[in-house]
Amino acid sequence: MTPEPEDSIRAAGLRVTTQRLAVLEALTEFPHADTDTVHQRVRLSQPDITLQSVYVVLAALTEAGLIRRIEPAGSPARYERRIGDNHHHAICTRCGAVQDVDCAVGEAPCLEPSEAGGFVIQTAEVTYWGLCPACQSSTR
Amino acid sequence: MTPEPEDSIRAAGLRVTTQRLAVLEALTEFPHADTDTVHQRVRLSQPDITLQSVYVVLAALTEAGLIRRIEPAGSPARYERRIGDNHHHAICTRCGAVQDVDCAVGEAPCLEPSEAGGFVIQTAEVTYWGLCPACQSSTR
DNA sequence: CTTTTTGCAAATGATTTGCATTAAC
DNA sequence: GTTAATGCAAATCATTTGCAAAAAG
Repeated sequence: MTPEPEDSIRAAGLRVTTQRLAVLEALTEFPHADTDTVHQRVRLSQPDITLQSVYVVLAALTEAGLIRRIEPAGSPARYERRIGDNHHHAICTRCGAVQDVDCAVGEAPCLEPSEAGGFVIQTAEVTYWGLCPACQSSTR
Repeated sequence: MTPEPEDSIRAAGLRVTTQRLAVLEALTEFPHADTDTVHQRVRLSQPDITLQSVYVVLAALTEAGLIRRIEPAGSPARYERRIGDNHHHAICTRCGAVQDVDCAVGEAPCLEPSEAGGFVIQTAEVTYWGLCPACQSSTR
């Protein structure tokens, strides 16, 4: 169960603002939304908010660990509220759609690279590239 | 054994130019170099080449499948000549250094996501985030 | 000679930053 | 009242594009 946005913001030591609440709400409604999408959604309740403010809010929430930033190669960053669990993403090479994918191999073995050339590994990220259902059926 | 740059360029159906040769050479010397690094290296032999030309050459070589583009979240794209084999990358969260990592789990199970919500998967990419040896020992 | 590449400058797109104003605590 | 967050405009950074000039085949 996702905790109340307001509580999680406060718990992260941040002030609760209407903008931050609205952004979290937008991400609940549109998981994997990019900044523009969040902006459009937030404008429904706050018509005057600027795109830059959305950027700043998203950065603050990401910094605080309340949301996760996904950076698909070659397209704008996206954000999601589902964090902490080990899940990965399938990204459509044609339309950029993002789909959550639970780690295929049981207890997340991908997350334990025996040894990586002296690196101390903190996290691992798996991205699957392919075609989403919609793009499979479209001709071009 | 890596084939001669000139041959592989020709084999890809591209014209062989001194710029392309120099870029491939730079990537041999600096695997995982970003565009700026390639530019600087190439300038040793071709002082007047512009950064934009390096961009265009890198794009052409990537398109032709001669090199691979890596896009670490939050930092400029990098390129490598090692392609075709299934290897992944460890990226230093502090300095951005990239290290090749062979798939930890034998025959690359990460590359076969049973089912990904209707997606037809073409490729998979694993990125490990952590600290490189140098950054581990540095204080801040 | 024909077609592809390069060189250059200008354009684009995403994102960040500085600073005065405003809202949260 | 203090301190942190927002709004706004301008700046930055990576990358792409259009077009004339040069090089490859």
